[in-house]
Amino acid sequence: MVRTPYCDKKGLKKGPWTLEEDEILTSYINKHGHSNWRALPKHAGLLRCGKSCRLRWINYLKPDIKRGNFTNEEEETIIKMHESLGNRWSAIAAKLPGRTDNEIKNVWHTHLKKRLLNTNNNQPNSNTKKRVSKQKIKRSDSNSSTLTTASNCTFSSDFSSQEKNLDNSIICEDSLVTMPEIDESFWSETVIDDEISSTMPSNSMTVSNDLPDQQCIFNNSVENFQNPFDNDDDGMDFWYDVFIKSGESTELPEF
DNA sequence: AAGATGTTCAACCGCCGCGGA
DNA sequence: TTCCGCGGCGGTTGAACATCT
Repeated sequence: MVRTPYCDKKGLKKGPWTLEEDEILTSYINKHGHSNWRALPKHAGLLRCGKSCRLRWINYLKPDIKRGNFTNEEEETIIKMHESLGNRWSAIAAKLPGRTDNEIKNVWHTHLKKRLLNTNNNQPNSNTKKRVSKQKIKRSDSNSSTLTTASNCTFSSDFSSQEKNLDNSIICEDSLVTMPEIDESFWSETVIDDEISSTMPSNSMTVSNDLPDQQCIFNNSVENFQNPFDNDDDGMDFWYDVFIKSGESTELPEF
């Protein structure tokens, strides 16, 4: 028996898939299934190898794929399963319906691994300046507690757990502080303006580079705080001041 | 304004186990 | 028993984009 090579790379396209290719692949699989990946691209009229088609389908086009941010529960599951299984991404993915091994692997490497490292060290990485990525915001679903518009803030500790609302924790002045569940409307970034502030939700805060020194709007009133934008490393001090100002020392206010 | 740097994630690569010939 | 293609898996890469300097 002589079989042709699985993936004859001559003339086959590589790189990102186009919308048209996606439609061709989806349409073909919906009609005929995917019993033979090697033969599929030929029959469907795609200039891709079967492996590439399979990957595209499994990781992106399958109808039951869940897109968007991982929930707390999903991330906790990943962490727990990784503890027992190691890098067996497909086994972990089997426990998370709608999530692919590739996606889980990516989340692990970009968020969870760093988070665990910092947790294990039990101290913030003072060299890490975590930025709030607009790219991330653009790609993500509207999970309620992601930082959405405080993009000018720079924090002196790793903020990834808060950013993903993993355990609602941040590190304030070397203390782990638990954040309450907050609504997206909490975060806003506008020039202070009486008209705007009067329409803000009562539990919201406004900070901006354009604010007068050491002021922000908190619960609809102007409060004096350290301006977080004077100095990168003072960012967390600012938030800590806000929390203290709310009347609690390390416990955060209910927003 | 522009180059440098960091982050994210889709896609590729190479290896492995299984099963058919 | 051996060979080899296929499907599946984990590791890695690189383009795109955001942010910093």
